Amino acid sequence: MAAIGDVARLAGVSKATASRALSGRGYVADDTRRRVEAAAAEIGYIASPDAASLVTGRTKNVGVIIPFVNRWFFGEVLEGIERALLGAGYDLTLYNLSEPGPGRARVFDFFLARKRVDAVIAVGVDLDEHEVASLDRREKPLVCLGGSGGAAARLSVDDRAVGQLATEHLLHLGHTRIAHLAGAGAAAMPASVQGQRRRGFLDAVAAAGIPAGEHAHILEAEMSMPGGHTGALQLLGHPGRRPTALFAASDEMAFGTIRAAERLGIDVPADLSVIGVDGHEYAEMFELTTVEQYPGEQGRLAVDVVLRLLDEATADPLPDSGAPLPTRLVVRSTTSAPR
Amino acid sequence: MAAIGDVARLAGVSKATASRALSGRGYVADDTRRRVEAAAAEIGYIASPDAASLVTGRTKNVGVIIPFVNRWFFGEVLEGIERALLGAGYDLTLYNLSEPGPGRARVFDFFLARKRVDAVIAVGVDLDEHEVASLDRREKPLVCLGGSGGAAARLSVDDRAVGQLATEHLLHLGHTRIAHLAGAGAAAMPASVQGQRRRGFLDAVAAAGIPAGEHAHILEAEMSMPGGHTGALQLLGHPGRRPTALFAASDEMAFGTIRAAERLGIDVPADLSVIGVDGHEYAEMFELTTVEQYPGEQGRLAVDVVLRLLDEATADPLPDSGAPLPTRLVVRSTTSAPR
DNA sequence: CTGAAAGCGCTTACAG
DNA sequence: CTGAAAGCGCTTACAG
Repeated sequence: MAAIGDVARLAGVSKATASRALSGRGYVADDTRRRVEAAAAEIGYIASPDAASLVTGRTKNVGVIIPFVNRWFFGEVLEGIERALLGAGYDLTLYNLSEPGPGRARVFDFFLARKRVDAVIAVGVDLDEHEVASLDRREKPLVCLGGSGGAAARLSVDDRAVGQLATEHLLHLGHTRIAHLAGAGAAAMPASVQGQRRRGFLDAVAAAGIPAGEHAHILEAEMSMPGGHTGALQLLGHPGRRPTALFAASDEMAFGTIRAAERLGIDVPADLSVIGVDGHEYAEMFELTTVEQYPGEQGRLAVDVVLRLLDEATADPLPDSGAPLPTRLVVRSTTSAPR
Repeated sequence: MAAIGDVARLAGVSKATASRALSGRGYVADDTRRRVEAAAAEIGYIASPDAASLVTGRTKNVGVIIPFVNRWFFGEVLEGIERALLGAGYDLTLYNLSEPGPGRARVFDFFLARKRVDAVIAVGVDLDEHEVASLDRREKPLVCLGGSGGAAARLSVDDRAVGQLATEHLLHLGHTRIAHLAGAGAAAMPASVQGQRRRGFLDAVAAAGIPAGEHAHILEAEMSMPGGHTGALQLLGHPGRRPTALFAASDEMAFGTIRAAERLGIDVPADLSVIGVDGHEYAEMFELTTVEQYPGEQGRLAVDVVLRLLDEATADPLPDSGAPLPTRLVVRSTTSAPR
């Protein structure tokens, strides 16, 4: 493995000069710089950020905590983060955090305690007190994308507004019997994504004067296609007051709903309007009306914020902080006026 | 940030002894060890693997190169790798490699040249000569899961056999007009996953005496649900000799096919049998017949191999190398005898 | 503009 | 069983 000493020797300079030439920090004569660069290229030398971190305190590595990799939204965010981080010369260390438990605690108490990352991006995780305290102690910048807990820099869609908008779309179409397929834990965790979307639904139907419960039924299910399928079968298969419109908390749930409707012989949108949330890459194929968000872009933004936080030169930590991330209602063919 | 000197001082020992006590290497009196451990716990000290790597040469970090994060198979593999790596105390640095291009070259020539990882796991990537050479020069263990190129340790499903088995299932049901929805590039890259599955299809129909081309049509499409949807519309919408059975190169393509059939009023399985490959988590919901593989487990296995390669103590590098990874035909409701 | 020296946080022979 | 010393690969004041 080539070390900086090898480059220095080859270029006929000291290690200090070689370091300065390669890093671009400090004065180096143009001619010297070129000689050093040529030498480095010749032996394929790239400085080890691990060794450098010992003296600079910077690892050029960011930790990403994410509960799923295999849900569309999270996968997109992760890809967006990865691209942006690599573009800036940073590595990305992945922590796929699942349910609370020993594995999760170990990420905070062991892995994140190893002084390996310059900062942490937490995607859609609901941090508890102990976790926040543990992160605070590290004195590393923390940026949260969605999720809840912690007082850190937070980027977030206004999920309450999203739920309200989706529901209002159905109301304005003339529907009066509207169901909501909520994410599991929506009622129990009002601050969570699914909790906020549910809140938006309730606000919208209440504003329209529709009595909750009877004409605005809510069922919770896993936020996946099979979760939506199972939940929708439940909601739509029941004889009697069937809703004419359904707001699914995610596009994947909406896809499952559409399949459930087909199976039950319910025509979409003639007999049932369906709207989702996300702007999933399959939404077009399903001709799904949805409230889009842009997870890839969100990931990129989170990296922007982290990088800005890491760059002490910048005084203002967060310019447009507080403003919710963009979303957009995209109307396709799964919603229409009731028959 | 607590350093080992702090622990040593608190425990009243030298840094050398503190290091030995914490790492478990070398002799330390039981009593001393306990004092050091207590001191470390008190101030929340965890050794920095980056600093240690300078002297040990081990970073406790493995790089993972993967072309997608948001395709079910790859997401599962990644989760499996992550869990196994964290279980062994290793970090996972993610490189989401897309098409050949400057970004991809940079991963090999810059990121992987930073001496940051102990080993590399490449998932489903077709390595070219330059990339293999670049990896060889690093002298880091490389294990490949699927994909092609390179002479490294390779774990792989027998994709030709998988394609053959899926096709034979349809043949044995009595089908004689069978189409194959292949992954893009199947014909052009015979060594690729999609190429091998296509080969298996061709072998099976040839063995059954079915003339390729006419009664055994192949169409290539993206290996995703919309890709399968578009491809299947093409294949099934054409008037005239419509196949009675279709082998999709992946479950996601099969899902798209099922939707396309529904849209065209073709009943599955009465008018069209559909089989996929993967064992996707949605396969049950679609009642899809498929050849299952176990990506999460494959990821775990890849980590096993990497860890064994990293552990010089072990003489034999690869015990059961060569044996293909397990797969299994799971028959559900999307395949039946032709009408 | 350049080099010698010190030091980042660790671990590992080497003595004792 | 334990400690003093050297050194891993870098960068950064500090002189010059």
